[in-house]
Amino acid sequence: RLRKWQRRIRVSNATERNLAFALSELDRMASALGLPRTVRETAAVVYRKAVDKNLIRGRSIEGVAAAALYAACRQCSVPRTLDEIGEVSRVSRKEIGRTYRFISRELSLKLMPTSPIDYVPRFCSGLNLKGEVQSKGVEILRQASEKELTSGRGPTGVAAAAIYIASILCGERRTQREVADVAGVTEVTIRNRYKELAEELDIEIIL
Amino acid sequence: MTDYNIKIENVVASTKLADEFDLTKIEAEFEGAEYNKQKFPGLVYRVSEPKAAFLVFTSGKVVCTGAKNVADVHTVISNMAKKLNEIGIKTIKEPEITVQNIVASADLHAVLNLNAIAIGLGLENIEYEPEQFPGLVYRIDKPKVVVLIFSSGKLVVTGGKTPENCAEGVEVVKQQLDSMGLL
DNA sequence: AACTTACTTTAAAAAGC
DNA sequence: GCTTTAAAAAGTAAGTT
Repeated sequence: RLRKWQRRIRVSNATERNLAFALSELDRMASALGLPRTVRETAAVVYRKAVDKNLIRGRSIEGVAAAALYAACRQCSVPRTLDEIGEVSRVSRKEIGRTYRFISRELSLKLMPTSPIDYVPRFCSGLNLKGEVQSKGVEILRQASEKELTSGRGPTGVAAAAIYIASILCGERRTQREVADVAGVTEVTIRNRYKELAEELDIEIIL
Repeated sequence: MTDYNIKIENVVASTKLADEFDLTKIEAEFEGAEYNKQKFPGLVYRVSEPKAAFLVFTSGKVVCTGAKNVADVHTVISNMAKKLNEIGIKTIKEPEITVQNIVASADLHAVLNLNAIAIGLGLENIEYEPEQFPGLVYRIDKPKVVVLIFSSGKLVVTGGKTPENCAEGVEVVKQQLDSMGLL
């Protein structure tokens, strides 16, 4: 009885210690990525649900925390790529992706793939492009999804290409290199995507 | 008619050719054989006509992969047994060969909207993460197979034990997409 | 910009860490 | 879980020329 009581305290201490560590990890990563408080709170909720469902077994706290943050960003429509989450985590992007799929399924998060549109605000501000370019980029992406030009393509690559085109149409041209850098894709990818978008959406690009 | 161009791309099978093998001896006698016990417990040996790759273990068990059809699996394993005999290694007469997995490709001949399919099949039954991989992963229970669906309409079916399993898997996907008007 | 090579995902067996 | 094998799908990446 006393032994059982002490064991509970011990377990409780360990549980609280782990939760505290996980929450500090979420805070640390969220800060490093400059994420708003609402995203951190959403990530904390996802993490707690994972703990309540014993999904941590056999997985590292850091891995589940990183996956929870990745999921939270998507839920809040301010997505970060697995590479970006991976840069502020000690866990590999492969492990984060695998853990994300696991908790996503177990917690029935039912998240649709990230829309390229959700990357437009962040990428545009990173390129110092104003609202007009953003709107044009979003418009291009809307037409792109209607014409099946986004299926199976990386969301960041498609978003980058749309922004590249929009910047030219609005007379605020950014180079493929500049857009590629903020979007985290290669110039080759932007080239492939923008040519496809321009052709299928009948947009004339005058360089 | 319903030409899905189903093509078997790879067959994986396992069998037991002896009670034990001296992998070091086989490595010395077989040209191109690779055996690094610290790296992997099995000896790797590649053959051609028909093309295939073997993983040979000290237990006498063998894994054959890379064959393009089930008949080739029997042919290459038979050839392997003969080569072992030539080197003075006795092998089991009629080894029981088990096909463990078949990978096949197919084509629905239609451009697909993977986002719509993800919703149609139910987010809880599929995995579609274009950030990591362009294909949508659909796990089927009836024939227990996994189908990778691409926007081009091409498919990859894997996990089946027979060519029939693969064809059934393609049929299931085709009918489901049809019933949802996504094809 | 073209080519080549290579890595992402799926399944399955083998023996051992 | 990992290690090793083979093969396809399509996208993305990296190194050469």
